[in-house]
Amino acid sequence: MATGRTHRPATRSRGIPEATVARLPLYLRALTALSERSVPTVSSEELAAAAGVNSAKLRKDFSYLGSYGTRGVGYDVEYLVYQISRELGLTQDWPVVIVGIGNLGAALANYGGFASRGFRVAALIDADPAMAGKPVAGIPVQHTDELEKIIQDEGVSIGVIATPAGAAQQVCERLVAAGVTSILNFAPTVLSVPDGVDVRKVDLSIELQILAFHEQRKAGELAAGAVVPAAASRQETAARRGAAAGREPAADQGPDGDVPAVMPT
Amino acid sequence: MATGRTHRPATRSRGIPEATVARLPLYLRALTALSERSVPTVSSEELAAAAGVNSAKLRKDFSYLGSYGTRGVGYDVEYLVYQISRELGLTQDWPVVIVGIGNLGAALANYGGFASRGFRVAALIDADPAMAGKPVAGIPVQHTDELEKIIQDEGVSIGVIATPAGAAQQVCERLVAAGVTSILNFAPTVLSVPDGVDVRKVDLSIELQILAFHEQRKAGELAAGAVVPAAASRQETAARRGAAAGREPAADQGPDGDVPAVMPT
DNA sequence: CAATCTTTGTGCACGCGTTCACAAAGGCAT
DNA sequence: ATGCCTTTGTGAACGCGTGCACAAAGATTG
Repeated sequence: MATGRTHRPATRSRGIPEATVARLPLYLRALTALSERSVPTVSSEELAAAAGVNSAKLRKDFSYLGSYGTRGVGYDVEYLVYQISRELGLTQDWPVVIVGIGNLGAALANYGGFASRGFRVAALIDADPAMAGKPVAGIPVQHTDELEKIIQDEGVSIGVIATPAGAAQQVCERLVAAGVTSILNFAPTVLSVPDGVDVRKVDLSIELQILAFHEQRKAGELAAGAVVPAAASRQETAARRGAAAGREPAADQGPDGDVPAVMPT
Repeated sequence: MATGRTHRPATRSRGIPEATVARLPLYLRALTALSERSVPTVSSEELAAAAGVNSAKLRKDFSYLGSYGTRGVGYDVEYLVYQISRELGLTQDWPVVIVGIGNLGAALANYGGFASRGFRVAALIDADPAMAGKPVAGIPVQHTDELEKIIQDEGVSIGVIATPAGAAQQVCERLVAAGVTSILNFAPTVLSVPDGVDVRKVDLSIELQILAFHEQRKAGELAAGAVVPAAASRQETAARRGAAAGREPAADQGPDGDVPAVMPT
C-alpha cells in the first residue's frame, strides 16, 4: 500500500487491532463483488484469495467482529457485508469536504468510490477566487472564506486536503478549528494536529520511491549474478540499466554521475 | 499513509527492514527542506520532529544504512540526502509509464513530486482512441496498442495503473509481459502478478473508510459519556451524528435506517 | 590536556501481528 | 441416528517493529 500510515498509534478500540481495521475495506470490496454475482456464501479460503490475504488471517480478523461464519459452510455474504459496513461506520452518511481543487482534488471529486461507500462530497473548497462557482464533478467550488461555515452547517467531520504542501498546515488548522476530527492528507507534508484528531496520509511519490528501492535491489542482484526466482524474460533490460549500480561505494558518485535528487517538495 | 501495502512480504534486502525503507522517503523530504534552507547539520531529535517520527526510531533506521552521524553534533544534511537518495535508488533515472489517463492519471502526470525525485514520465497511455495525441501535462497520450513497444524502447521497469478496476488486471499482465517489474496500482482491485514483480497499492476510498471507523468510534465514546482527551469544541456536532451509533446491536438496523453500502467497486 | 556536555548508536525488552495447526462445530450422506 | 467430511474459530509460537535507556564517542570549553 501504498500510502502513509497513521501519525498516532490510534489505540485499538473494542479490541479490534488496527491492522485488522485496515483490511476490513479489502474484505468488503471482495464481498461486494460476490454479492453482485449473487453468491450466497463464501469460505474463508475463497474470500482470502479474492482479497489477496492469508485465510488464517482473514478468519482471525473476522473473529474480532464476532462469530459470523458457519462451520463446514463458510460465511453468508450479505450478512458479512452488512456487519463489516456497520463496523466501519459505512451505514451512516459521512459528509466530506475536499480542499484544494487542482488536478488531484478534481480527480478525488470525480472518484466514484466515495459516494458508493457512504461518503458524500459536501463541498469543494479552493483558495483561488477564479475557481469559485465553477462546477467540478457537478459541484460548484466554493472559496476558502466559506470553509468554517460549510463545516459547521453540514456537520462535516472528515476533511480531505489536496492543496500544495505549503498551504496544507494552515488549511488543516482551520479545518480542525471548525470541527473536523479526521483528515486525509494528500499534501506531501507532515501535519501537526491536536490530540483527538486522526490524520492519514497518502503520498504518491513515497510509494514510487519504495518501488524504486526494490527495483534497484532486483537489478543489483541480477548484475551480481545472484539467483532470481522468476522474471527471466526481463533480465537483459533490467541488467542493462542496473549494472553500474553496484552495492559498494566504488566511486563517491552515483551511477549516472548525477547529483543527489533535490526537489522543491 | 494511507495507503495500501505490499502484496508480498518483499523479503528484507541487505538487512534493511521494510518498515525502515518506507520511512526513508519521509526523512529525505525533511532533509531536502533543510538543505534548501542551507542548514548544515541536524540532530536526530530535530529531524525526527520534522519527519513526524520518534528520534530513537530514526537513529535506528539510519544505523541500518551505516554510521553517517557525528556524536555530539548530528548528521550532515547534504551527505545524508545523498546517502538516502542513493539507497532508494533515486540517483538514477527511472522512466515510468502511466496507464489510464482519466482524472487521476492526469493528476499523476501533472504531479511535480515525480520528476523531482528521479522519476521521468516516459509515456502516458490510454485505451480511448479519442485521447491519442492529446497532450496531458505536455506529453501526448498514446494508445494502448503502443504499450509493449514503449516499455521496451524506453526500458521502463515501473508502471502506474490508473485505469478503471475492470481493466487493471489485463493492463497489469501486458505491462509485466512487456518487462515491467514494479507496479503502482491505483485501481481498486487486487492484482495478481508472477513472482519477482512488486505491486504497491494506493486506494483512496480505503483510507477514508479507516478514518470513518475511528470517527465512529470517537462519536460512540462521546455518546457513551466516556472521557475524551481533547477536541472538546467539537463535541456537539460529533455527538449529534453519532449518538445512535452505539456499540451494542440495540437495533438490527443502522443508525440512519439505510441499507449496507453496496457499490460497483 | 582534562573535564564536561551533547548526541549518536545499540542492547534489550515488550507488544503487536502473523502463521501454524488443531479441536470444536455444524452440515450431509447413508 | 450415526459417522464422515468440511470449515470455522482460536491457542500458541514466532518474528518483526518500537521505544527505552545507556554506554561510547566526539566536540567544546577552560
